[in-house]
Amino acid sequence: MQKNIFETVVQNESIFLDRNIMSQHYTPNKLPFRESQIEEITTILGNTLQGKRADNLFIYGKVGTGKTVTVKYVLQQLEQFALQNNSSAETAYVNCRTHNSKYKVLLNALRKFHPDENFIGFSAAFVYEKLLEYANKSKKQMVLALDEVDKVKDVDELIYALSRGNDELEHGSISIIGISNNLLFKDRLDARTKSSLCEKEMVFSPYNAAELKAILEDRVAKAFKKGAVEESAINCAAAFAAQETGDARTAVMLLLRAGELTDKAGLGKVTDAEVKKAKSKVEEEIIFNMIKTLPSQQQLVLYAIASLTVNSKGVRRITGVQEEGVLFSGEIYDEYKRIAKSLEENVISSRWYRQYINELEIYGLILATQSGKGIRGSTRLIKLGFEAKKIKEVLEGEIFK
DNA sequence: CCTCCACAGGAAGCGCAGGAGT
DNA sequence: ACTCCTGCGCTTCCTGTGGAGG
Repeated sequence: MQKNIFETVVQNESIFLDRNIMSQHYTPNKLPFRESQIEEITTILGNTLQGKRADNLFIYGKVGTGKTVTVKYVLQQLEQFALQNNSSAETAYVNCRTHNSKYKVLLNALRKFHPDENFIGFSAAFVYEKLLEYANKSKKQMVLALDEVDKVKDVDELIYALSRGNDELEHGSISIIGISNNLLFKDRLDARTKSSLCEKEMVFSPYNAAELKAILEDRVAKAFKKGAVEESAINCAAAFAAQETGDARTAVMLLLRAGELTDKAGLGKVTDAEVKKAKSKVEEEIIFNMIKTLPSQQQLVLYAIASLTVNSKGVRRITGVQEEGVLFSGEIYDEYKRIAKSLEENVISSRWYRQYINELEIYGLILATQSGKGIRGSTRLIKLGFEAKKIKEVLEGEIFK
């Protein structure tokens, strides 16, 4: 009898109890190492429960430091408390990456307060008035959390409008929590909006390895079956993430991938080895995505480097030492021109080609050094940052499609 | 020593798309 | 719907650096 193709998937015992807990979108109900921040925000927002306006708050911190979850957690607690105690605090959370203008932000916030009405198509002024009216009539203390505020095109006007709104209100108030992972963003603001938004400020610092470990242990206990993840594997994932960014998201992601690899191989237990494999897999994904999103001309330049390297034309003796895969800037440009012509693509100038080389170096796809003493005057020695064969394969898929 | 080659990278300018202003 | 402006990708031109060779 023919086997159904899904049979193997179901049959294979998984080491996961609940994979969702390792997903990016999961919000844990416990936030270790953020107690002090939670307390601080709680104190600031506490005003709203006494019918007063809370100070505006600006939160800064790198990716994966728990800004969003912490704020969401406090907001949720605030609403719950207000509901139980008949207080007039109400909150709205807006992600400004998708709602990236003053109008869209206001519209989205309004939707939270009037869930069954549709305001699409109304003017910005109307939406703004409606928002104020809601606060005024129901005497609400509103808290608006604006995640990734830096993405809003007209932030100055948005913040200005919201804080000016407070002067017009007889009852109720509006307070803003701005969240950003861009520290330079603050300096881009108009002086007035800056002092308005940053009445209170907070910084979320990256987690260190020990903290990451504790966070991971917490998640693993719920997401995996008992004993399915070795302690050293957790240490390993925590160490990798701490070393790079201190980002909890990548640490969790690393363990998720390691778990998937373990399941696939039917090993039943996640060890260091799987975490290491997962790490190189994740890195590979990042590199491939980077290559795929490169402009096509830049892909051709990279392809020229890869194919020259594969054809082992790059073995050079440099200051006596033989080094593999090192190419001269000039020969790469020649090869690039040849390839571009054969594909009937237009050929970029040598100046812009150099610009591309510099960018590729910044991305870490190639390593480039100034020749210094001994070779061809001043030129650059260029070497691929990763395995030439693989890069060449990926590019062939991209270029010749 | 001078000149030429091979290359790096700054400055200016050009054509274009897309957003802002009216 | 219209123009106007701005930023971006790119070319052209140029100056500078350092080895190779007469």
